[in-house]
Amino acid sequence: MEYNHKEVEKKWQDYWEKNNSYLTKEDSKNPKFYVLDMFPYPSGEGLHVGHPKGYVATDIIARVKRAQGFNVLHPMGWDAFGLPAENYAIKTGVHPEIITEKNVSNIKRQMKMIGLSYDWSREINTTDPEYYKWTQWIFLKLYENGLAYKKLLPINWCPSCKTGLANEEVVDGKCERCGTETTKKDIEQWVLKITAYADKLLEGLNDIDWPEKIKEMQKNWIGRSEGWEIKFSINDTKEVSVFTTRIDTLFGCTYLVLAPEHPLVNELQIENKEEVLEYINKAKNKSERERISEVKDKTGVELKGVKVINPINGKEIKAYVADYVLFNYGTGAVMAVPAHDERDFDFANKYELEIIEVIKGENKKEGEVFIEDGVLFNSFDFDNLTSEEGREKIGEYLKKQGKAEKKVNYKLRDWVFSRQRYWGEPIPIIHCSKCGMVTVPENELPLKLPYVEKYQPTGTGESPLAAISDWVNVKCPKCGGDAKRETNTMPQWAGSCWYYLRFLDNKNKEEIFNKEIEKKWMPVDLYVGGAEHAVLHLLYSRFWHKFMYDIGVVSTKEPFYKLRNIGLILAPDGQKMSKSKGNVISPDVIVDEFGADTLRAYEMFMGPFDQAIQWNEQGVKGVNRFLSKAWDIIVSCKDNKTSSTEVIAMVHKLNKKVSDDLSKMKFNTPIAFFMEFFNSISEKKDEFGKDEIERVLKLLSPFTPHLCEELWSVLGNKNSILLEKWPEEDLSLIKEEKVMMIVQVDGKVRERIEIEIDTPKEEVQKIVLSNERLKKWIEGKEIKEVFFVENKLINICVA
RNA sequence: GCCGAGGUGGCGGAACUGGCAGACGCGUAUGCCUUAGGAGCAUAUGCCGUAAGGUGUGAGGGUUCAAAUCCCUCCCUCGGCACCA
Repeated sequence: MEYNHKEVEKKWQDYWEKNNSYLTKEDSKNPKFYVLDMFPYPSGEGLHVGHPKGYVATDIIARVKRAQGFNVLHPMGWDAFGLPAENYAIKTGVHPEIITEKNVSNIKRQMKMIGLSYDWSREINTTDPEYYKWTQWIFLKLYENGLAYKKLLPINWCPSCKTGLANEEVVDGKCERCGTETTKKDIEQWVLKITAYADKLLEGLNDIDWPEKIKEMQKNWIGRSEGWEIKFSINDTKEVSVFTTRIDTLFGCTYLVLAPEHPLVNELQIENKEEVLEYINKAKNKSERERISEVKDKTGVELKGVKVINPINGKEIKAYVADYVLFNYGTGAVMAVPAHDERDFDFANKYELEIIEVIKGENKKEGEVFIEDGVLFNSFDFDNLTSEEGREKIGEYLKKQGKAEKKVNYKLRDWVFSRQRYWGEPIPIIHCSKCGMVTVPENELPLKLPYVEKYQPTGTGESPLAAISDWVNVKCPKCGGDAKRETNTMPQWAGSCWYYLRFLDNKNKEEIFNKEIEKKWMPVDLYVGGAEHAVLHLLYSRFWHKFMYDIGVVSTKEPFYKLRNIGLILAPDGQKMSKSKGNVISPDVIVDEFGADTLRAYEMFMGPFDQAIQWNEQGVKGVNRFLSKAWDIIVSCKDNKTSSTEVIAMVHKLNKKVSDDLSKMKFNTPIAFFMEFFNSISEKKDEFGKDEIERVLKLLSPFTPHLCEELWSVLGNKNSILLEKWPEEDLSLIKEEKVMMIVQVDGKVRERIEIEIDTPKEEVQKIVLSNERLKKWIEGKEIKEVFFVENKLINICVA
């Protein structure tokens, strides 16, 4: 009986489909388990072998949990708005909607081909008006709660995609999507006030089981720092505020620096105004990359004739404009303490500015800047205080005079939320000349994306929607007068901010989802996806979720309780798989040649789940060999009635190891255990009986469901193996009577002996000392000490 | 520079709470089978050594009867952040 993967896999996939085997029951009384994959963008290339790795892992978990009696929710959907479909549409003239549909059906075919156990009745698509209706609804809630506002501000602009971008979408000064260098552009933008949730987003990290790496990335991105805001007087008439975390170094402040964009520069009387304006202009025209690459070389211009007073000692100091000070952090102005800050030190050296040391410490090295905390000196009444005390005392001292205030600053910026592109959710806002901004009434949602012939981005800062006059021109819902629709669309991240919630109740027409259902299923128990979304999707969706929690829409503070990252599958050449490099391996090819079960088992066996590993065709063959070996063995044993006690012990041991490792999200070692098991059982085929065969099949079935279903029926079972309970090992059957004991002399392994289990130390020692082979090492020497670990090891020290 | 993860055979990787390092797979070698093999099966396989034995988990030191595992110093690789005051 040869295993024919094509026939068998088709047979069972049809069976599962016909029997609705993976439907989640809403009325189940069993405890819930929500296991979710990051839903894909339905690209035209379909899946490559890297994509299923995460899907297979969650599929295994879902199958085990079902067998363990959980009511499992395991859905899948499509994150289908975004640039690729739109760009393709521009090139070919085929509407993005049609392309999306085509791509979805291809990827769905691939997912079914791999045997993934999704509940397809819950499928969602972010471009479906019945879905984005609620994305727009959430936007309106954000707007009503003052968390969405429109503002003119210099934003990151991608000249190739012709749209504004969020900070999170600019990587190394380049557009995250297309790699083009971004520029700055002043456009009126919709912005979401994610900064209002900075502290909540930080605190929430303590309550969730996420990889440390992702938590750290989010913490750094939010970048909370505590310090003081201090007012310096300028020219006796004006004031400028600076933010500092090191108010303890205030006596060492020898100049003040304004960012080029600082508005005060225009207001001040400056003797060398022309020179200053020229510098500012040059700084503004620098691209993000130029600015980054010039970090070492700090430039600036003195504001001549401007007098600044250090509030702590009344000392007059100079003022500069320099682009090493960022306008969008803190107050856009900085007090410079060259003795205790590297940047200020570099700048002061270049422009020969005064350097006054005010902090001393043990680690201070000659000729280097001392940036650590230490003890204050040159600081009058505050001398001999520690930095920490100094901060408190100096801060409070200035606070009493109204010159300083405690302040918390964040690196996190508000989320630039509008895109000047076609293929996204329309923002449901109407601009009325009388009433100002008016929301589209909820009962008019969804505000459908109009069908257009031309999707080309305009590059003018307006979206293509602006050209559709019969869509743009509307009556104001408030006053009935002439008004215009907002023509910007939402970014591609909008739909993915809340999709995990719509799976719970995806056909609900009345509300975003039923509250009771939400309470029952949330939070997501296990969320699996790539780490590249650390400060994009994973931050944005936490923000929306926390907002929805605050307005009573959801019942949990966090959306995803446990997160695990997938390690990439690299091409055999060690590079990332990509169409342009021509190194993509399609699952279609692997499944055709070896079958879905081989693909699944190999992807799990490759190595640790969260680690990047190269694809190796030989490895696929190895796993395939193992599966046919397992098939042959079980087929040849199918009529065996009972097992030997030894085989029973082996099977229960296997059971324990597989269960233990799966609970730790380890998938490579269980496969290895199965291989080991079948290697040993091949010599004991006669002792491998029905009950044990069935137990092994139940354990293996989450990994290779088709093969196991088939063998299950070969054994004469009429029902699907999916209905079987996950087996629990019986530890009493594993207990062995004899064990191998390691015998060491002076810590070196010299012999191994078989003894009765639980033999006491004295007896083992007696056996060991009479052992012929060990005499060589012990004879004539004095035994100093004997260490004994029960059932494991005895170490005789003679040295 | 800062943060995070990691460094084990020719390769991917195992190793519980400190207790046989190298499970499992790939590759390689030899043999069998075959008209043939980039198929299948069997055996071997960390390194040095004919062997006894020695040696070995990035480097060096330490703790311990015993260290891949714990501690200290350093090096390297990958990922992220990066003028954030």
